[in-house]
Amino acid sequence: MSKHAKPLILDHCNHKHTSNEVACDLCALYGICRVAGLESDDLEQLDKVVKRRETVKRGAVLFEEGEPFHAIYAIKSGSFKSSCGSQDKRPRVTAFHFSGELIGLDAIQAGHYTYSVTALEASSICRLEFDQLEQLGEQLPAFQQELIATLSGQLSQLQITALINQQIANKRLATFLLDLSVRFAEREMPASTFRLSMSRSDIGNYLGLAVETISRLFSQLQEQKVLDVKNRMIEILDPAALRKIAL
Amino acid sequence: MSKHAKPLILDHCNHKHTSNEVACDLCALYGICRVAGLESDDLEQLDKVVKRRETVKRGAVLFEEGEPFHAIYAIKSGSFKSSCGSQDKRPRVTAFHFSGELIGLDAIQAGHYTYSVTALEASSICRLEFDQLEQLGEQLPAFQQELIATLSGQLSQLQITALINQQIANKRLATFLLDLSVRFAEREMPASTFRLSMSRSDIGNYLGLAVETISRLFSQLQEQKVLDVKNRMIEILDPAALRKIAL
DNA sequence: CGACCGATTGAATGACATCAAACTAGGTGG
DNA sequence: CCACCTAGTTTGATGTCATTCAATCGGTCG
Repeated sequence: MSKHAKPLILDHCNHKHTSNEVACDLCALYGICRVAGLESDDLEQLDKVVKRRETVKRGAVLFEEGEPFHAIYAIKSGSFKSSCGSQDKRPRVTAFHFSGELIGLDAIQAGHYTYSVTALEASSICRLEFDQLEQLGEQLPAFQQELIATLSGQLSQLQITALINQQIANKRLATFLLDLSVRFAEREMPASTFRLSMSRSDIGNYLGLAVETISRLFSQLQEQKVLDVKNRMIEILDPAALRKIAL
Repeated sequence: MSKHAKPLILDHCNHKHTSNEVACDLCALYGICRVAGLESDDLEQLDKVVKRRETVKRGAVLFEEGEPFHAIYAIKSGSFKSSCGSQDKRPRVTAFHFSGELIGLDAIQAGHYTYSVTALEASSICRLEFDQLEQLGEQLPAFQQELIATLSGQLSQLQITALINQQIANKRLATFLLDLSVRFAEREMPASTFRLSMSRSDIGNYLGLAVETISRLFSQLQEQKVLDVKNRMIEILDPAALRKIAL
């Protein structure tokens, strides 16, 4: 439980570590990997539990809405979008996921995924299969503890982000950009200069705004010298102003 | 794990059961109570774990935003609202809670509550203290299993409801009413005739709409013979039409 | 009965969507 | 290598819908 536990797995992970990948200790699966790895004597064991570092191409689908729950995923590098409601109405983007984040925990209870997950760029993932999940849960209380903590964290995070949808358009976009900035910073990536891996259309869909509105807002923020926007490259010139807009 | 487990706790709970209370087997704490109770030989033991049937008055606060996490609550009867952001901006209603539902799970990870919970009417609750939660977790894997399932369920539920905020106003209200209807039905309460325990202002705040808009929409739905609205009493006259509006 | 809070209704303003069109970047094939 | 093509993006004009401001109504409680 200590935060200063022997970084057993961390080292193991890092021997394959490439520059654009998030380190294991910044990964939401870290607690889980650590617990699983500490229990088993040799590190080879871990590879049987967590399938590590599969690569996926841009546009690849991790799982589809409705598909039975089979695994949870941790993002090692790259980014993904969740979307749902493809049938009668146009699909809606419900979330963006970046390196270090866990996907699929909400399917544990339902038994099936309630949204589809698509890679926004070439990415790599770790995968924890459902049967392994169950086994670990029965054997290790500490593992379940980790799972509970992660779920609880996701729940409170989602509650916060759910609120921005009721705000005025420029607040929504500002909040969105600040959220991205914070998440990049947590991953020890540049927080004020970054590339958007998603289209304006995806952003609009996610924020519940028209593509045109997103475009206009970017132009407006550019005009106000709050942002520097070049295609999908964003530089936050005036973070204070952006925070003021987001309130 | 079987759904047909001996209803040990159910009976125990019911001996104090009053007409407006949700039965134990419809309570989100049920799994937890069942697990905790089955483990201990006598039922007296359960009362040491879960403090049952405290009553609270309308306007009473279970906990305040920012307060350290000390317990999770199950609603036995009545209803509550969650609200947050009281400082610089006007408070926002983030959720409504009805009998059988669990409150506070998202504070496990954060260690403190991120919103305040207020009783909308005279209500009664069961309370599971944090230290008991920890103890149970360490002792009983099945308990953690229950917690994980509940958390996962809450997560996917929240994802769905977060989407309605992007819809057009009458869709939002229709979806809200249908959601209430479903939740009442799950509690074996009348699903098409019910009393709103929250004000129009709370509804508007929750849906991100002005009070006046809510009022107008109610009048409009009344006009269209979809609803019968008398103050806070609602009767759904045409469920199909309401579903069509909600899409 | 009067005061107050919640709810309703109307009119004017404003924000965002929609429609329509031009533009750009990135990729493809000649 | 360039012309072309397409998907993504930007910009303008117009309409719709929800907010805001303002006034009134109704119910509840002292």
